[in-house]
Amino acid sequence: MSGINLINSCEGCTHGWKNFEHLTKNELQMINANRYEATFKPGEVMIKQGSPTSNALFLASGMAKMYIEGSTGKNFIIGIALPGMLVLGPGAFVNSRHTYSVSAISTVQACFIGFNIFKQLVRENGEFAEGMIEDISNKSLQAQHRMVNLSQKRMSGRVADALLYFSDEVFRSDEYDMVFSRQELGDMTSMAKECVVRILKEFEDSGVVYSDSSKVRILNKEKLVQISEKG
Amino acid sequence: MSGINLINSCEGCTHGWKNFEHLTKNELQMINANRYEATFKPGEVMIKQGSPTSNALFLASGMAKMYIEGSTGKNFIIGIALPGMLVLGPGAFVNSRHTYSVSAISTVQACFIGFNIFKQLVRENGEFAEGMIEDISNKSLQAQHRMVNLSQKRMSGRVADALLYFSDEVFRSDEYDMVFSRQELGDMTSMAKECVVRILKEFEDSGVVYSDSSKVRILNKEKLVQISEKG
DNA sequence: AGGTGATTGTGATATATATCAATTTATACA
DNA sequence: TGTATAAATTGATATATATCACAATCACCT
Repeated sequence: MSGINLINSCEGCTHGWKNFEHLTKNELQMINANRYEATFKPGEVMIKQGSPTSNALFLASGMAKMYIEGSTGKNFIIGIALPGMLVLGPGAFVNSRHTYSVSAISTVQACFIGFNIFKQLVRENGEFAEGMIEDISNKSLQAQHRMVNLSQKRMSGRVADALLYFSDEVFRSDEYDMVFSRQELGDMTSMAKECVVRILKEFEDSGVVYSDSSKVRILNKEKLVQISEKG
Repeated sequence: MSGINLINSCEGCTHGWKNFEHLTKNELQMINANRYEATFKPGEVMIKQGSPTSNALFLASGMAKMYIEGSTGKNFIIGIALPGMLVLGPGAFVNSRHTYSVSAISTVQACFIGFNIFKQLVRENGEFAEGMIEDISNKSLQAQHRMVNLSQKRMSGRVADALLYFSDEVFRSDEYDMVFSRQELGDMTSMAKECVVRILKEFEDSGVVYSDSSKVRILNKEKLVQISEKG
């Protein structure tokens, strides 16, 4: 973490959050004035669950893992944070605490922006408020889907969901680097790492997905979607 | 469902949503003008998953069940809607669709309020917008907790969670009517109805909770919380 | 290049949970 | 009040998933 700002200004930032488009030049400058940058190495914790939500987080580059540390000591991986995303848990507006931890997967260049600014802008700028609501609603919707999927699908369906998540939401490609270990895939799909290995082997045997510990290639997406849907 | 309004006005309504306190007299009158009432009998569907979110729902009296109809045909019960709650899924601000169904448990007197008003008020009234965000965040937070609990706890922990939910959030008492069937308790905890029966019997044998099909009495709350926490 | 530790992979086994079939109990209703 | 229907319960069994123990492979370090 160095204190030097590498990014000149939020104005014209190509990794910006969509909702910043609703801000005036002045408001954007206010954001910019309350922004500080940091660089993280792979594995470093960027946000710790339970800590005060003094800042919202944006990635300028790289990828990060969002995860809940459960009461039993087991982690639950929510997903991957990418540039363009507002990284801010629902706790911010409820109890001012981060509801999950975030740690860098690759080298991450990040911007932290004081959370008070967000509160202020919500009150002052109606379009921004609406965008904020859309963002939170979207995340809530995802959580709801996830909840149902995890509790009603069997292992193969859940692994299929995870692989499709990377393909559709993260890498936008049928072939991608597997940034998670088998253990982490298990933390994402709520299963033991050994079971992840076995299901991936099944997928490979049936020609649906090729995968090794560092790469995934979806060979038959239609069938993978089928597996996801039928549970 | 009769077309006659039994409630005179939102002003001074004692079942009102907390966030309505942030509205001016005029705004409240606007809400009131876009409100219509309906009465539902037990079992009747009040909101159907997938239908357009043309209205938000409030209960003036009674209780309703919120549930997601999963792709496999199984239901997933989210919880119970009560007077004072805004009943509106996260889909409203995302794809304008209800993300879950709602059906009456007891006789329900309900108010429907046009959703467009909410959108308008979010833009025009900053405090209302903030209250809206708090509400959605709260629900998102609950969904997140639920997700982790369902995927990391074993059956007894999940049943304990459900019993504590009724006790702490719904009835605010250690003794309450069980409004759900064993099947519905299963839909809430993601387990088979037979297993619900067995776990409840275990609780009874160990003196933690007495229950029959219509009543629940928590005898040892401390121990029940322990069961919930240890999974 | 070799050693060290972590990750992955595999088979055997244990456990948790679901399903099935049958019986009893409660509930509705004509 | 009896009868039809649904719900709760129970035991036996099947299935899904987790755990354990171990071998193989990979990654990293000096």
